[in-house]
Amino acid sequence: MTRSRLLDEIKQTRPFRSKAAEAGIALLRTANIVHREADAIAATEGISLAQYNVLRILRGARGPLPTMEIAERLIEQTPGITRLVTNLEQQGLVKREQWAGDRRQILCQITPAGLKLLERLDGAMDEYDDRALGNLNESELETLIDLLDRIRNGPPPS
Amino acid sequence: MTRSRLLDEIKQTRPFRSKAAEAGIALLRTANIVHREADAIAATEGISLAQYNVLRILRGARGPLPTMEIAERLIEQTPGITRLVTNLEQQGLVKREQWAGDRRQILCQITPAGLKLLERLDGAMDEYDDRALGNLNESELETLIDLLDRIRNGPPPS
DNA sequence: ACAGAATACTTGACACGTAAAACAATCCGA
DNA sequence: TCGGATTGTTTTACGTGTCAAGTATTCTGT
Repeated sequence: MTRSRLLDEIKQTRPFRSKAAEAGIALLRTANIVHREADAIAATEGISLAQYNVLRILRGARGPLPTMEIAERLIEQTPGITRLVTNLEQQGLVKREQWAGDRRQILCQITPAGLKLLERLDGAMDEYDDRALGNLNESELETLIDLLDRIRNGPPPS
Repeated sequence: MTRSRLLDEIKQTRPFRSKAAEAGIALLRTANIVHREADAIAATEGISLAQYNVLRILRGARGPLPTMEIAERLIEQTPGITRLVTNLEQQGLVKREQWAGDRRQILCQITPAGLKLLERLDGAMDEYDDRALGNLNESELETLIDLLDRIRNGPPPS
């Protein structure tokens, strides 16, 4: 039984209480690093990773989305989104407007400037993904995706 | 080729540009959820997950640690740790003191109250890990740990 | 039709993460 | 040994995430 690399990283001598505990820490720790690095990529264009994600949602939607919809797709609480979109609007990357249908909703839409910024970022982000996960081959990536899916959603539907 | 579950979650129709891109998003998204849920557990004892992690580091160290050491083990910048420890000190969970050896350093140590709080939290946290990762069996957990290790550190040393 | 519940969003307050700049203590080379 | 780098920590400022509370709009049941 070789010693866990994670234990070395955090300089602990006690073993983990369970494989699940170790996996949980490994998950949060790994995501932490990837998040930070991806954030640095987004920063080269003056936005945060959170803002980048909002822009990608809006681009993918191919049309205006109410604030709540963005929140759901990002798994985030609405208050945060409001401010995120406000910032993006001030940078001219997103446009907000009331809609006649349901006047409680505010529709958000990516602007041409926002689309352009995304295009400038796409290459670097793709490259980063390939580099960050470059130690895993295609089949390992599929395994990883499957395991993560099951953590979020439980076992696949039969 | 069955459709990615992740695409459904974020309601996107376009496929991911690569497996690496999908894995990256799956990783951040999964960690996001786990982080939020673990944070809620810690909140039952009035502390944040970040504070919980600091306390665990200090308990595991079995002795005082300088601030920088905590920062390194948490992969975090020092300014954040300073405030984190300041908060913990105000709650009486951590004690800080100057040390004669190198007077730049400030040694941090968990207090008995901090240890007690950790003990109250241990059970719930273990339980949460088991539940959150309960869809994976032991060998799948090992696979996940290995894949995550390799994302952080590159291929294992031969 | 209308009062009360639900929904969509905003605002305020607070913790956290980060970068930049400040400060004190220590180290190191000439 | 003296002055300039380096190290350990704090302060400041800003974006973000969360909760709780507030406002405006829509829905629902009678």
